[in-house]
Amino acid sequence: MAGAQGSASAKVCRDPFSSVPPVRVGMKQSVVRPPTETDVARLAGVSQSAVSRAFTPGASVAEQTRTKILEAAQELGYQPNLMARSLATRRSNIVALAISSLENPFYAQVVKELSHRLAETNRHILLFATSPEVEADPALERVLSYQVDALILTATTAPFELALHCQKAGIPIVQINRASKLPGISTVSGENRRAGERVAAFLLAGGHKRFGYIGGGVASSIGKERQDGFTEHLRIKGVRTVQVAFGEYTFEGAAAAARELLGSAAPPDAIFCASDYMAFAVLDVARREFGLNVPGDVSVIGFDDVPEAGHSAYDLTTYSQPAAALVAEAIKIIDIRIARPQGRAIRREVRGEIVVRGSARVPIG
Amino acid sequence: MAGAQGSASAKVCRDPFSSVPPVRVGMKQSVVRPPTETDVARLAGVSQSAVSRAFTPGASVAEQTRTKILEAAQELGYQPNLMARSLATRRSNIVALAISSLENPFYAQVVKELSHRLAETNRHILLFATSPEVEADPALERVLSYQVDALILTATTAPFELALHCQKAGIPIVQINRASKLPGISTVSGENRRAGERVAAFLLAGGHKRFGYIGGGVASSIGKERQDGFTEHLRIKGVRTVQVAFGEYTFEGAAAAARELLGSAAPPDAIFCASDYMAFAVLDVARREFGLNVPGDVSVIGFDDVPEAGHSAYDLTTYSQPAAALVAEAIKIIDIRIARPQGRAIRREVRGEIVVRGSARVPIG
DNA sequence: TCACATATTGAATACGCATGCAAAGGTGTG
DNA sequence: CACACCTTTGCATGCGTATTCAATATGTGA
Repeated sequence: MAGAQGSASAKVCRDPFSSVPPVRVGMKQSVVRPPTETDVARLAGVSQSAVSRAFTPGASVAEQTRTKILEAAQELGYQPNLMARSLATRRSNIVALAISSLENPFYAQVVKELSHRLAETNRHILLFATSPEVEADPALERVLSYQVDALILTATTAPFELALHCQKAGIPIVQINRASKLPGISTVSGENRRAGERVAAFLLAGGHKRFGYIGGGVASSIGKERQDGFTEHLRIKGVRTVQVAFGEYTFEGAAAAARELLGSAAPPDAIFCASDYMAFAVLDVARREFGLNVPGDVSVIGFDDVPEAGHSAYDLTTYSQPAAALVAEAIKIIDIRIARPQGRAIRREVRGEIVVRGSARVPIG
Repeated sequence: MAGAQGSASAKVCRDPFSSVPPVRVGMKQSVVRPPTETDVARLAGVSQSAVSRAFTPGASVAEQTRTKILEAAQELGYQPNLMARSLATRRSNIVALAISSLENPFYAQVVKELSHRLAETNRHILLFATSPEVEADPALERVLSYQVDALILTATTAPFELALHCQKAGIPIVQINRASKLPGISTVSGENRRAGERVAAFLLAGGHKRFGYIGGGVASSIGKERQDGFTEHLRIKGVRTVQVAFGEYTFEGAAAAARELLGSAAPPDAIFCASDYMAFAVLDVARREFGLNVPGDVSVIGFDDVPEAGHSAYDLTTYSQPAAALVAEAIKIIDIRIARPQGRAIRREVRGEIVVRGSARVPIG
């Protein structure tokens, strides 16, 4: 609807001084094809291959001819055609990035970080914003067509078919923040199990009695680890039951989950959420819909430590999962796997810690 | 080298029960090159050109041979090599997207929307997450190398050089939410001036007396329009002064700007922010650092209407700027310009409206 | 049945770059 | 001075697909 409204009423903004006709009209300046290595070669008086070598680090060119070539290239405004280069070298310097929850600030951070880190080695990102509902995005299947050097998935998992194809083609796959049972798929994540344990300990020390957990999807393997760490530590300490609900990693889903938990007969006085983004929804529901005081009536702890968690509107106590470190590991893994495509999958965990803010009662003493 | 190293120093990860040798050793399952049209042609008993035509919509192929070819392709798992295709057709089906403030949920929305809309026509996004400080990102200059079909900029502006190159090469540029004086650059934005006017009217009707405006950058043309609409409407209604500060469209910047305004001798009782994201910072500062009641002591109005504005932690009154509509217009423009590369720049405005929530006093009656 | 328009097909080539190979030039050693 | 050796260069070819052109097959009407 918004789209229809927008396009229907869009008005073209004309120059107010319309009596003066724009000079450019009629010049037509037809579209010019960009210069090629052959053009540069002609100008520099060398062969095309020489030009290619001048732009290939480590190739054999005399310093003198190289500068001559670079000058000619400069003069023509030459830029290597990466499509042609990719075709010849079978490497595109493009990394495909599939992501499902861009609205979650944590993943926005990941994307940003990835873009910067990859740019340092002259690589770029082909972005696939998949829908969380759709497991196997048809667009993703086309990844192979682009001859990407690697595939990074965040907040999604690679469908079996894709994983198989990539393995055959020697394209490394790394999943950030999603586990995988498939062979050949590397993963990077925060310390999920340990996070669950430490949050449980923190909340116990804070004197909480009834515990809730709001996870992502029932099938979320990563979330499962957090949940297991959380509930098992509690059980060891004598807590029998943990109320569990799932928010599908969405804001609305988490809000519904919060309503379920907080509206129950014996509502929890401590809730651990599988992501900060969901924790925000829980805070909203607890305060506005249930009129609860946080952390007086209920403590809420998140996971990720996104920048917003530090904003005073939320002031969320959380377990950190540093995006920069995750990304750094992911890129390291990619480079290893590119060097040895037939190697085996690599799994890494990045350390985090409890970041104490104001949304959970603090252990006394 | 990698291979040599691999065989020399690669250690086989042994099972602790090492009496059983790992099955996979020696199988080496070497990386296989993906099938090409020639492979498909051979299997189907036709020529390579026939295969190409089978995959080219509108090409001349007998229905019978086409199905034969498609079956062969299916069997081999053939996927067209888009690099090669791009080289031959000079079209990549790739759109470059440069964006500077991915942490701002509004732009995250734009990216997501763009990705979905472009995927509908089989196009993909090459992402450049530029730094807001750097006007001319060196990575961006390399856009031309990728033979992208178009360039979309959001929250950034194209440096002069790039704009020139793109114009010569016939690559359309569209800026979302940034004006441009450069010829040949199309733009899409919300109704900035009108938004400023209507917000001013709304606040006046709410009985506010002292007005503040927190803009993005001093040089932000788009922000300037909002500011002008705001201040001019106020002046017409007899308000002489508007306190102005700039937050550079960042959270921290906006927080500093809020401190400046709220800490002044006669602090405003109404603040209009050039983006929701900055408004969130203002709310934080007003409530926590100044202990102010919103909207009792001070009203805050944002711009964009991002999803978070509706969350009760903020409950922000704002002027909407529908991301979906902006994106739809941007793509329309791109398609027009791709069809006629030597045409002139197109400027569009997408309608918005005041979204009344709880962060500003409402006009009575 | 024949001339002719149409539909299909394959051979050949172009797209822009990388690279193996051999030729040419230069250096140093014996 | 002959030789081996290294550096620099150009030629030729390949990467996988699109497309032109000519050739063939098919169908139409008279």
